Amino acid sequence: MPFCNAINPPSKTFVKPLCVVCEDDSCGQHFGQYSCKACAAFFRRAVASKMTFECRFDKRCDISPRVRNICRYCRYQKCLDMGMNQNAVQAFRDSYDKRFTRSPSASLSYNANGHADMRRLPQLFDGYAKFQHLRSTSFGMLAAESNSQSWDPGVIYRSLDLETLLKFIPQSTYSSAKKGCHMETSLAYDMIMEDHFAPFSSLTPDDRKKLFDQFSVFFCNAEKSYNTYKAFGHIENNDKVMLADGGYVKLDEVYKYYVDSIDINADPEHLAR
Amino acid sequence: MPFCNAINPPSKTFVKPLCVVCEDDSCGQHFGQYSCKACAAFFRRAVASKMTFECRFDKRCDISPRVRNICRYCRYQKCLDMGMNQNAVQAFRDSYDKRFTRSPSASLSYNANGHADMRRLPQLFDGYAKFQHLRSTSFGMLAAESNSQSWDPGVIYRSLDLETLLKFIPQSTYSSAKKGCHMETSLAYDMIMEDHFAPFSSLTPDDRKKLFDQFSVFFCNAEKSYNTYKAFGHIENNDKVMLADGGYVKLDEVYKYYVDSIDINADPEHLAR
DNA sequence: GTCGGTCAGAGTTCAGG
DNA sequence: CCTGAACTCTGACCGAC
Ligand SMILES: [Zn+2]
Ligand SMILES: [Zn+2]
Ligand SMILES: [Zn+2]
Ligand SMILES: [Zn+2]
Repeated sequence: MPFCNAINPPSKTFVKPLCVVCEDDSCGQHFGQYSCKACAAFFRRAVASKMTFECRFDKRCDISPRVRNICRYCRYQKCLDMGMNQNAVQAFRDSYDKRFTRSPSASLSYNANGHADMRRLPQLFDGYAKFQHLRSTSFGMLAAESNSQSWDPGVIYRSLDLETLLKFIPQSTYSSAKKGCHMETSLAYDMIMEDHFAPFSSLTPDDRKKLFDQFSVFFCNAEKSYNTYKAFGHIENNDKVMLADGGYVKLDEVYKYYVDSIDINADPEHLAR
Repeated sequence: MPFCNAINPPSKTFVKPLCVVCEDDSCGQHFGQYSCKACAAFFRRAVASKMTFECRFDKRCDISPRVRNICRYCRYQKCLDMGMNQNAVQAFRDSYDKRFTRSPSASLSYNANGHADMRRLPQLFDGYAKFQHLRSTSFGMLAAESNSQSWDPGVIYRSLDLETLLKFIPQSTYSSAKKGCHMETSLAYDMIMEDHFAPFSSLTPDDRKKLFDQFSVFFCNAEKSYNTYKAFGHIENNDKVMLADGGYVKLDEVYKYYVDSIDINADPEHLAR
C-alpha cells in the first residue's frame, strides 16, 4: 500500500507477485515496486553509494535471476525503468554494533538523504571566493595594525622557496590569531546571515545560527590544513602550520604561540599538549 | 493535560505543536511532551527494552526528521533532555497472538519502571499453597497404595541427616512417578481451569489450555529442582533428584527408576541414556 | 487522547564468491 | 570488492481503555 504505483497487479490472482527487475519471487514491495530482496539490496546500495555503472555490451542485457549480476548498468537501469524510487532510499542509520565507534566517513558531507553530495560544491566554491575577498580587505587593516606585511591567503605560493615565503608570512601569536579569529568569525557570520552563502539561504535565521555554531570550529580546522598545504605543501618535511590570521606556527615552538596569552592563566606548554 | 510540564505552549496560537525532539509534526503528547509518533515509539522501545546507546560522533548530533536515525544516543538523550518521562512507559502487555519469539525476558513481565513485576507473587504463592494442599491429600491415597510412608513435600527437611531423610522419602520408580505425574497434571489442570489460580482467571478457557500446555513441563522441571533443594540442599555432594511423586532417584541408579516399567518394553539401562 | 502491539519495509551485518 | 541471506529497527496503523 505504501506506493500504489506498483506495477504488478495487487492481488487479482493468487499468484505471488514477481520481482519487476529479475522476475524472481518477490518479498513484498521495495522502494515502491515488487521486487526480490537481492534486487532491493542492489538498488539501495547503488543509490546510497551514488554508484555509476557501464554496460560492456549493448545496454540490452537480460536480467534474470541466474544472470542478473552480469551487467550492473542494465540491472540498475531496469530498476529505474520499472519505477523503483531513488528517494525512498533513506539516510544511513546508527550502527547496531556498539563497538563500532568511528565515523562512517569523516571527510564527506551528507545531504538530506544521508548520501555524499557534491552538487553544492560549486556554490560553496563561489561562497568561499566571496569570503576570501572580504577577508583580504579586512586583513589589510589587521596587517597595518601589526606593522607586518600583508599576505593574501587566496594565492598559492608554490613557486617561492622557504626563505622568501617567511618574509611574507608573519609568525602567529595568540593575540594576533585571536584578532584574526574574531574577524574571521564575524565575516563568516555575516556571510551566512546575510544570504551571501547560497546553501544557507533556504534556512531560517535561527537554523543558520545553529549551523554556524556547529560549523565554524570545523571550518577553522579545515582551513588551517588547507592554508598550510597551500603555503608549505611544496616544502619537504614541513614543520609549520598556517592559522586563520595568515600567520604560521612552527610545531616545535608552539609555546611561542601562547606566550602573550592574556585571558588564559595556564602554562603555555601545558596548553599546547 | 496529563503533564502540564509540556514544553511547547498549549494552544495560544493555532500552530500545531512540533515534536520537541525532531521538530516533525507532533500528534499530541507522548510520555509528557509533544512529540511525533516516531519519536514516541523510539522512546518507548528504548525505555521498555532498557537499551543503551553510544554516540559515534561528538554527542551533538542533529535530530531532524531525515537524520534522526543516524544517532540513537543523541536522539534518546534529547528525548530525556526535553522532558520525556521514562516512568510513563508502561509494562509489557499480554499478547494472545504472540508466539514465544524473542521477548527481552521470556519469564518475567515488567512494570511501569521496567523492573521485573512482583505484584503477582503473593497470588502465585497462594495458588501454590492450595495446590500443595490438594496434592498432599491426593498423595495420601498414592502412598497407601504403594505401602510407603507419606511424605509432605511442603516441609523443608533441613534439620534431618541423610539417613533419617531416606526413611521418609521413598525411592521413585517409573510407575509411581507416572501415577504421580498424572495426578499432578490433573491437579494443576483443575486448578487452572476452575479459577483457583488467580492470574489465570482473566483468561478464556481456551487460552488457559494453551498456557497449560506450555507451562506444565517447565513447571515440572522447576519444581523438581525446588524439591531437590528442599530435601537434599543441605547435603554435600548430593547425587539424588526429587521427582513429582515425592520420591527420589539416585543419579547413578537411574536404571532402578525404570525397573518396574510396564508399558515400555526396553532395556532399563538403555532408557536411562 | 495516549497507551502498547503489530508487521511491512526500511537499514545493517557478514560469510562466501 | 560485491552479493544476498539473515538479522535488527522504524514508524504507520490499529485496538484497548
Ligand atoms: Zn530481482
Ligand atoms: Zn548491459
Ligand atoms: Zn520526533
Ligand atoms: Zn550523537
